[in-house]
Amino acid sequence: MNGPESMYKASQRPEAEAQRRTLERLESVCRSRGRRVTRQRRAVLRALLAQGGALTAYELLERLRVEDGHSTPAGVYRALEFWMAAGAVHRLQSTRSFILCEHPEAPHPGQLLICRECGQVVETQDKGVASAAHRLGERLGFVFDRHLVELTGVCGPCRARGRAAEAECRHA
Amino acid sequence: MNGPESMYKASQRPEAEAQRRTLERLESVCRSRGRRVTRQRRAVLRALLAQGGALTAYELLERLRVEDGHSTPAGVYRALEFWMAAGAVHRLQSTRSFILCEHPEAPHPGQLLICRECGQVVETQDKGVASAAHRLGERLGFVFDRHLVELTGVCGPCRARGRAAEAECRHA
DNA sequence: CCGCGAAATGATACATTGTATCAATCAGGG
DNA sequence: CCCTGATTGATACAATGTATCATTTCGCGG
Repeated sequence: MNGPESMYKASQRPEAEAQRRTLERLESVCRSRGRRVTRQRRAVLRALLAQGGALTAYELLERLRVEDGHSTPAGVYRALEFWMAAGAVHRLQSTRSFILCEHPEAPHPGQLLICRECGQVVETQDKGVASAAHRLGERLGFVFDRHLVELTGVCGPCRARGRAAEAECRHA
Repeated sequence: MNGPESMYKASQRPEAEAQRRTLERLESVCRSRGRRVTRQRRAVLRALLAQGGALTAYELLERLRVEDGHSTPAGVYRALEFWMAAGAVHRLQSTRSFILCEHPEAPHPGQLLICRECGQVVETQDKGVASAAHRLGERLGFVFDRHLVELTGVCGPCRARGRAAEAECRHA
């Protein structure tokens, strides 16, 4: 979780670099399929990247309107749908929001782990869950083409914080 | 899947009996927690039971209005929320709809298998999926209290129908 | 370079889904 | 009976998502 970037202490430099590369990668995937990368679509991607987490369509809309006053819901949804089709964005059904895909090259059925405290979302491609789902389908005669797996709870750091606060309480 | 009831050939008799028992069971669970079983709540439960599958809140509303002209969205959602809290109804995020729980006594994290052809929804309590999810959480430090697992695809009968239609096509 | 056709956008209106609020009513215990 | 909390009614509204159609842009073949 903490590598060489810890020396930068929340500075934006290396993240910015990584973000630029992420953008490049997503855009090239898109172009290679003969689809256009437009200003609007890039704006949606950048907003999600900048957020570093999930945003609802209308939160996204607000941010786009800072730069482009005549963004519309339809436009935002079109861009989101576009990137979802490309596998670059996922929709979180639990929170009606959207988030950048962290594994855009791997089209496996994935899982989204959501911390209700800090809002963090971790995307995984767990073989165990995927294959258990597949086996379950086989047993019951189903063939799935869409896996919606969203696990909501509390992440490690937030649990630790919670326990600390609790202890605090007892001492007071 | 097919037991003694096949001799009735889609007659309503035994289902009606089973439904009555299901209602009783759900209502008693509810009463045992000191909550009231009211006309409105019972109506919602009965509509879902009669449907034998998923309904959106507004589809439900239409049906309730047949009997009670002044049902409102708020009322429907209140009843749904009530039964969801009791574990008797699940929300399908994939389709924004609601369905009776088939295992109201088992509070395990469950899965919903959805056939996109016929709309059938099968609810399971698969240990394999649940424990894979749990292990995944452990590996990443998460403790989950909400499992949203909806697997969408095509069920066995519908696949068979699909293949038959395809063959038909080739012969034409 | 031009112009064609597909892709994408703009603009508007609308559809669907879900909530907030607050007064009125109901159900059961003391 | 009256008190209290649960429930409903009624209304308005908030949040989320789509349909439509005219217009613009883009990439490409000529």
